[in-house]
Order: sequence, then structure tokens, then C-alpha cells
Amino acid sequence: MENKREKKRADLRNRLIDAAEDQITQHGIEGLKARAVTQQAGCALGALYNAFEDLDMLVMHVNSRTLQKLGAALTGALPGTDAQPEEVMQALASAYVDFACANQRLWIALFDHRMAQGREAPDWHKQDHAVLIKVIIAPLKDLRPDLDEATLILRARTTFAAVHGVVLLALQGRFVGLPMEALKSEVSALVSAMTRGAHLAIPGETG
Amino acid sequence: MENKREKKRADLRNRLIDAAEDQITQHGIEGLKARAVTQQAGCALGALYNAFEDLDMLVMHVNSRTLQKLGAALTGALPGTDAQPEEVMQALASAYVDFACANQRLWIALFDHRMAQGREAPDWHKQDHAVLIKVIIAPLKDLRPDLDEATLILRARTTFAAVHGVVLLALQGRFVGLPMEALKSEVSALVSAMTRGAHLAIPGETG
DNA sequence: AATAATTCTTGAACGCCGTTCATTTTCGCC
DNA sequence: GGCGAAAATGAACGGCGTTCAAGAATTATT
Repeated sequence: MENKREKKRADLRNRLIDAAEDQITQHGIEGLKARAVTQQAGCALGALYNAFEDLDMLVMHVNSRTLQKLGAALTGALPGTDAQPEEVMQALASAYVDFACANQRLWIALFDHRMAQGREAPDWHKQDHAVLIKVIIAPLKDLRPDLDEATLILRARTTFAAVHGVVLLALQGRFVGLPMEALKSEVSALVSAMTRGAHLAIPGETG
Repeated sequence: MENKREKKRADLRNRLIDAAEDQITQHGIEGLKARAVTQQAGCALGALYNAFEDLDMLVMHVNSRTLQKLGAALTGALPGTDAQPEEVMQALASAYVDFACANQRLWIALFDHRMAQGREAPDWHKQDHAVLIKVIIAPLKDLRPDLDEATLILRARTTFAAVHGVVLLALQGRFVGLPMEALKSEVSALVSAMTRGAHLAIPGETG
């Protein structure tokens, strides 16, 4: 049986991801230490590097988990098919804000984490981000039937990034960021402005 | 003369800030090392901690410099007083994108840098961020004469953060970010949508 | 069942990091 | 010129991610 090896290996990997997720939740991504993670996972320090390439890769697995939860939260927030496009956008933005607030440190880890100089995230992890854009495309298509597929994708990314920026600066507590009490209503106003603007924008617009 | 002491001290501080700025420009904020900075500044390792509280504080000084340059770039991009509000907004956003692209690593250092657990940035540095919001308030007031001062400030922060988010994800090269070729036109479309949306939004809106 | 081969586990050790400290040098003042 | 205070110096410290040689465990072979 080669099963026992594989099973133990998978077990350890899961325990390590669990521990890392817990550590990030408790201390933030910058407080994630290899020694604390391995201790919590019940293995030796070196075992981490047998289960994963390095600490960065472990973080990627935590982040992929978070992205799946976030994706579920977003798709779960979608109203029925009879809903107005702006209604859909508002529901998505609201769910995004809620998720970010309820999972602050894990959500921040998604965007604060960067690979070491020159290295790039593996494809399987990049693809996990796709859901963030995918859900936006349908309502955006309703708002802007004039846009071709490629432009639609760009516009979806822009829309996501705009909302994301507002949430990010608020949750990071930056001086220029919004206070938390104002976050939800301001995001709503932003989405409202973007969808109304999108409604009226003429096809020959810039971009 | 106590001047010589003060002069030497100020000289060293400037050399250290220069060196740190150069190191960040070359290797990014995550590549900033105390030993490399002090070597480039021509002083011993320990001298850094006589001139500044720690490396974080040195970074704050670099960031304050960057913010001043950014503020100058923004105010310098303001069109004449006869310009339409949307024109002003577009000019500001365009200047923001240009500055971020032309000073990628310094600009990223502005927002990637975080103080160690629990510590907060000093007030003099926080105040340096104010210019980012200040310039937006005038054109926004023209677009939304119905908003009171407090709401205006919130809306200005939201507007800034939205544009900032789009630029950030693009420059970080994130999977969900825009490709650089699309950045300027998408930001323009975003600003257009926001200002048009702002025009039409009814006073009793959410937020 | 016994043995060989492969893989995993372990924690000490390595190299790099920011920071501190005892020591030496320089400076401001009498 | 000499004295107290401030600054300069780089070795040393503690913490970090990562590696490695040695031993334990699992699988494959006979």
C-alpha cells in the first residue's frame, strides 16, 4: 500500500493549512511564523518543507481556501434571475464588504501576501481569483450590452478593483481610508454611481 | 557652536533618507535592508538608530517625501478655474496614474508599508496624506452641492480609494488587476461613470 | 519473513535580518 | 587643554526562514 504514505502526507498538509489559517486569523499574515505553525500542527519544523515548498506556498493554500469561501459568499448573495442589474451589483458589493469585515485578517492576507522577488504565484492559485470577476460579468453585460467580451472583462476588473480599493483602505485603517461606520453606505453609493454612469455612458466613450 | 552637531546630524539623516529612497527605487520596499542603506549613506550600521528611531521611521520619511512629490504632481495637474468639475477629476486621476507608473516602487511603498504590531504612524506623517483628499473636494463640491461638508469628505475618500484600487491591482500585477495598457482608459471610464453618476444621484440616496 | 530501497521526520545548525550595546571618537564648552 | 555629553562604530544578540545529516518509518523485493 502506497496509501499510508499519501494519507499521512495529506493529513499533515491539512493540519498545516489549518494551523496557518488559525495563526493568520489570530495574528495577521505578518505574524505567521514557521515555528508556531509547525508546533500547532504537531510536527517538527523541518516537516513543513517536506509538505510544502516553503512558507509562501503554505500561505497560497490558505488563500485559496479563503477565495473559495469568498466565492461561495458572493454567489450565495446573488438575487434571483429577475433582479435588476444594479440590484445584483449592490448585492455583490455588499457581500464583499461583509466578507472582508467578517474575515479581516484572512481577507487582508489575500492581497498583502506577495511572493519573493521574481517568483510568481502558481497557476492553480491564480485561477482561484477568477470567481471575483466572473460574478460581475453577468450584471455588467446587462448594463452595457454595447461592450464586446474583452472590454467587458476589463470593465469587470475595474469595477471590482474600485470597490476593493475602498474596502482595503478602510480596513487597513489608513488615514485616507473611510471610517468603518461609513464603509457600507459609501460602497453602495459608489456602486450606484458606477451603474448609473454605466447606464448613460455612450458607446464611443473613452475606454 | 552647537551648529556643527546639528548640521552633521541633519546631513546624516538626509543621506540616510536619500539612500533609503534609492534602495526602495531599486529593490522595492521589501528589499530595503539596514546594512545596505547605511553602507550607501556612508555610515556605520548603528548610526541609523541614532539618526532615527528605527528602520520603519526612516521609511516614513521616504514616504513623506514621496507624498510631497505626489501632492505637487496633483496640484500641478489642476486645470484653470474655468474647467468643468469632471475635467478636473479626470486631470487628477490621470496625474495620479502617471505618478504611480513613473514611481512604481516608491508609490507602492506608500501603501505597502505597515508599522509593527500595535504601533501607529506619527501625526506629521498622517497629515502628509491629506493632500490626496484635499484636491478632490473642490470639484466634488461642484458636482454635489447638496452634500454637507462631512459627507463631502467621506465621498472624496471614496472617490480616491476607488481610483487607487484600480491602480493598485494593476501595478501589483495581480491576476484580477488590469493590464497596464488598459489602465489609463479604464480609470478614465471609472471617473466618468462616477462623476456622471454623481451628477444624477438624488439627494436622498443611500450614503 | 527478511532485507534492501525509498521516503519521511527531526531538531540542530546556517545565514540573514533588525536592533542593541560597550567602546572609542568627536564635539561643545569652560 | 581638559571635561562631560553626544555620536560613531561594528561585534554581538535574538529571531527568522530554510537546509541538512542522521535516524525512523514505510514500501518494494526476494
